[in-house]
Amino acid sequence: MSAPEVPVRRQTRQRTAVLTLLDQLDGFRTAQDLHALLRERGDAVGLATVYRALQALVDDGLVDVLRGEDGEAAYRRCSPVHHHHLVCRSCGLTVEVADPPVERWAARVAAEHGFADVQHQLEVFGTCGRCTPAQR
Amino acid sequence: MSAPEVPVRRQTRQRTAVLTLLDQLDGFRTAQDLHALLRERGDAVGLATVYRALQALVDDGLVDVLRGEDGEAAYRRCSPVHHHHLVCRSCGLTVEVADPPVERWAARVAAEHGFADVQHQLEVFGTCGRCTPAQR
DNA sequence: GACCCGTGTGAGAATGGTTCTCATGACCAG
DNA sequence: CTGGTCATGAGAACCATTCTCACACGGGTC
Repeated sequence: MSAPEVPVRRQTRQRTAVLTLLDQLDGFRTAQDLHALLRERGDAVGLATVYRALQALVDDGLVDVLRGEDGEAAYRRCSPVHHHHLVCRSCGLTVEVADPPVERWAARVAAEHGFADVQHQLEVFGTCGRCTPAQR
Repeated sequence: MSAPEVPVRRQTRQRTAVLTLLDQLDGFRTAQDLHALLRERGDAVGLATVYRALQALVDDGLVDVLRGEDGEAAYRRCSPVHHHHLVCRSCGLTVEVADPPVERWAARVAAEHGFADVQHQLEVFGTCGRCTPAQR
């Protein structure tokens, strides 16, 4: 069919600012958070632009997106290879984890039921070592 | 501590209607969908009530909730035992699947990183056998 | 069966995250 | 330097979900 249509990503102060900020942060942050942080820094960027930049980064595979229980999207700078996340419910600390067994399991189970073109999403939530003592 | 506070779930026409409808449906449906379906049936229920009924059902473990990529919540009548879903992207057909290996994997990986009180969410998406030929 | 109280209901308003609109401004190839 | 294209931003629009509050009703009790 036609070319993959690469829409010529321009480099602007705003997009650089968003990516730079994400590089300096550890856990998942919402777009609203990032917008507020940029404003605090004096590196003001419009809210709509933050959303657009994040979408572009997600499309390029530079950033991962996660939906919280309330449906709000959270973003994080991530490695481009396939992986999953181990997220601390308390402090937001995130560890990237790979898992060949799960990949295989998902593919096998899907095949058994006649499913093709399989994708999966897996996230693990818990309380990290630093936050556990504080609990209770 | 205090009693678990079980808030006396009353049986009303509306709640019965929501649960009955879910029993007759296969895949995940949004609250808006369910509301529209009930109205078509002549079994009209207020939108706010649909949301309240669904929340109660989720709390009771009778219904599972899933967040789509757009953040909209989708609900489905499900068995109360722990399981994951194999969902068809095209027709919404859903299969419940259990997976002891993944449970163990998640627990082990979390422990290795010092995480406690672990939960995980895993969903597999694909195209079911009936929908695959239609694609492309 | 009649009564009561606490809970459920529903219409509409409010909320809040995300996307759209459109006039203006910035990037960059030529 | 210039032009055209894409990006920006303020605010409006959108839409799922939740809140408000007056009223209805379920289901014990007598």
